Amino acid sequence: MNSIEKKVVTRFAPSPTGFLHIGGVRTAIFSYLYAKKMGGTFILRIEDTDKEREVAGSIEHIMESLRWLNIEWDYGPDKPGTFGSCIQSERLASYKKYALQLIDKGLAYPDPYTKEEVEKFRQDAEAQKKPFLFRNYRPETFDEWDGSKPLRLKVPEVKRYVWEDAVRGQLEAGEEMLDDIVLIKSDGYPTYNFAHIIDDLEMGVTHIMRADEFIASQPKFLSIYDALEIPYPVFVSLPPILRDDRTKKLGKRDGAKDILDYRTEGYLPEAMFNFLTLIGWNPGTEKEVFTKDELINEFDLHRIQKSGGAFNEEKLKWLNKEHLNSLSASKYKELVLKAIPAKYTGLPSFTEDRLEKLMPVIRERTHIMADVTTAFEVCEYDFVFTDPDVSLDILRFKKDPDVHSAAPRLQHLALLLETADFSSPDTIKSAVWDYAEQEGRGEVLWPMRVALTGLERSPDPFTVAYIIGQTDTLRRLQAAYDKIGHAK
RNA sequence: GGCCCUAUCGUCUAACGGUUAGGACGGAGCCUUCUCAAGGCUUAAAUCAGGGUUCGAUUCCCUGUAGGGUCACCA
Repeated sequence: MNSIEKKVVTRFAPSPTGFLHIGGVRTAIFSYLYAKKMGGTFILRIEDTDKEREVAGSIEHIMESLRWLNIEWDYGPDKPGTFGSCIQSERLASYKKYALQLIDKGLAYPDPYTKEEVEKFRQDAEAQKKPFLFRNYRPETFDEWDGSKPLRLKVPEVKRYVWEDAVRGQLEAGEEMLDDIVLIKSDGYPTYNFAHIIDDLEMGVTHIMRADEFIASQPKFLSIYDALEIPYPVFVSLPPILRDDRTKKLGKRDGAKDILDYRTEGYLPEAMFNFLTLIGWNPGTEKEVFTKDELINEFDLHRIQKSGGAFNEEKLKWLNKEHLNSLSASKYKELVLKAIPAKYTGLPSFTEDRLEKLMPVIRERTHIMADVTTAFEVCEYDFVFTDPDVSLDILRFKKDPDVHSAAPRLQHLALLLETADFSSPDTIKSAVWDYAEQEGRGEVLWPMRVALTGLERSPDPFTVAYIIGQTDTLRRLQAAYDKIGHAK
């Protein structure tokens, strides 16, 4: 075919055997990005031909994961196309149709042996230190296929295959990889090897992006294309995502998490999308923070890496903060509100005004949204809504350990702040600054901040005073002053 | 083991065969500072090894080494 503009069609084809992890999602992202970049179509196909391994609820879980990441599919389990369903178990008729074609051509035949017999062949071959090839046991004449036996391909030609991979360039593999592989299992379901080729054909898939672990099987796939006499799509082998220590591919067994766990932990889908795109691909520029639309625009098959990359959570955290920072004020506030523990929301001090003033403080101290919850839980922000119980020990400024010397300073601060302008942290600062300079900044500001927050470590006193307002500020200064007065 | 693939700072990565091998995360240091953050600046840190080809290899070729993948009625 020599159509000038063949519309790009890509697909992401997970099997419903559980959740989606980092690696799977990255494959989905690349497929999606390329389709969108080329103005093409992206298909979500469910490869549920192994009924043993299937896990109930997986399909919904996979769709939810992709939706979270804002990866939308043009066709999917919930949106069939003119080609029919996107769920393989609902496409059995198609596989049968092409299987019959191959039988007619004499290129497929039922396996006459029992499982045990085949297993014995395999062991014999192994004992002789030779690779097991079913085609060495191929029967002379083929029986009729009644569906009770596995249907095998008769390899059309045993030869060395050479093919193009958009990432690896020219690849080749020898005849030892070619065999009479099973096309349709004895349970009536097709194998991956066969089903994906039929589906890609019927769905018009132009580019197959998948993990590079499939490279080894490529000659088998190509022999099926040849037997069917159909053209090859473009093969795009994606490098693996490795474990942190780079020792092996990240997999479920090595603690690869459900992608939705990252949602629970408070990561932004935009950050995750951005981050995953940058493992195994880069734009060739020094820009690293991207929106989805920018990535669609920049994405390019030729800059996909050959070698595997490790998943580095530290960098994800950083990227998440970058994305957090670019959020609009209203969107940010919405997220923070979800993260604040419920025990605060009923408090009379939980006012719109306080919340609004608190936002920039949280924004500058937060990398992932879970940090907000954590901060409240360890009382880092408790002072915002609750008067602190100030401990005299903390109130004591290191360089002037006599807590009694803080009392007159608190008193003077209260005096200054009584008439101060509370319209911004800066105006509060200017009200007390001269005094602080004169007495010693630490000597004045430390007790002030501690009186307001009860914390050794917190945002600066001016910001705190601004958030809680004049009334509470004065009351807290007074409370601390009183406490010192009672101290021995 | 056979076959296949890969190899630049700790990590993600850049570099038409000619660069002081660049950027980012993380690290260290400094600045800012009442504290903790945030921010700014500075800095350490890499071409797996050995042979070729070439005036010149991170880049091309070979060998070795290391790592990974795959050899199912799993995908």
